[in-house]
Amino acid sequence: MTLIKNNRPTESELEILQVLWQKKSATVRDVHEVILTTKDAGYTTTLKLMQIMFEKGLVTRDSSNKTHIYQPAVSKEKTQTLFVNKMIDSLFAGSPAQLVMQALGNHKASKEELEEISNFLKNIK
Amino acid sequence: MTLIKNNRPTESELEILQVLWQKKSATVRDVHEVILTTKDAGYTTTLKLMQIMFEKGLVTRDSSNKTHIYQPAVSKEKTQTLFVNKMIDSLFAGSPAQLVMQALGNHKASKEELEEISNFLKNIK
DNA sequence: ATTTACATACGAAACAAGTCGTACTATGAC
DNA sequence: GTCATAGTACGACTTGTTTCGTATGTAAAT
Repeated sequence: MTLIKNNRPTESELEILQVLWQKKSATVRDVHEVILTTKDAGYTTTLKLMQIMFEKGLVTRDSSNKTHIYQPAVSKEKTQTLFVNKMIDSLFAGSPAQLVMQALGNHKASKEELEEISNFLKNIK
Repeated sequence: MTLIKNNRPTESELEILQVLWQKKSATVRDVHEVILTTKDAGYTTTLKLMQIMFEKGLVTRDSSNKTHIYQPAVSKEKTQTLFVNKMIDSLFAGSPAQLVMQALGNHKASKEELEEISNFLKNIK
């Protein structure tokens, strides 16, 4: 029986995943360049992180060439769900509605967004 | 000039805060008993965590008696906001609406909850 | 007064995340 | 061929979190 580990990505891993989700496919340098716009970090730091993510199965890579090409191995949606669930559980007493209202209350979304959510609500009702 | 640190509570600290938010005021033992229903941990582990939280300013305590009495020093709402913002930023491209729809889509909230959210929406529109 | 029970304090180990230096390798320019 | 460049691999350090053992204090019960 293989033990399924809870592979919740860490903070830095999320940053990298974001780049990969957006670009679909990227080298360490590609990712690193994006990371640099947000924070300071050495190239080998990003490299190491991505190597670890590969070991964890968070990304795949094509290593047939010298410069490896990485792709996300976990979907954005699944990952979002993972974190949202965790958060509902640990901060909103299991109630998604509470989370929703917190998010809406604190963020003054645009008219369009509110409209979008209204429609969404009508649909699932 | 004093540097204000970003005091985001850790995972274990959140568990403890949850108990304190609910009970308003509690001893280490009170908290520990609740923690035990969820996971295994030694008493001194909970004690140590709460001592650290005291040093960090996450809780206050009345130590005039042998058995100290703890209270939360950060509000549930502020903490929720902290985490929700973080999450919107790091997983939903800055869009609260996306988070909201994720949360609603994956959780089939009850009719009452949906109604509540609808009303909430009307109000802020 | 001893023992028992239950508190706090605190050091140290175990673990995880992030960071970077350094070694090594492949490739293209000269 | 030699050199510069750009890549991977990996060990080791740092910092933060979680865990728990052990020392110690205090009060109530016998």
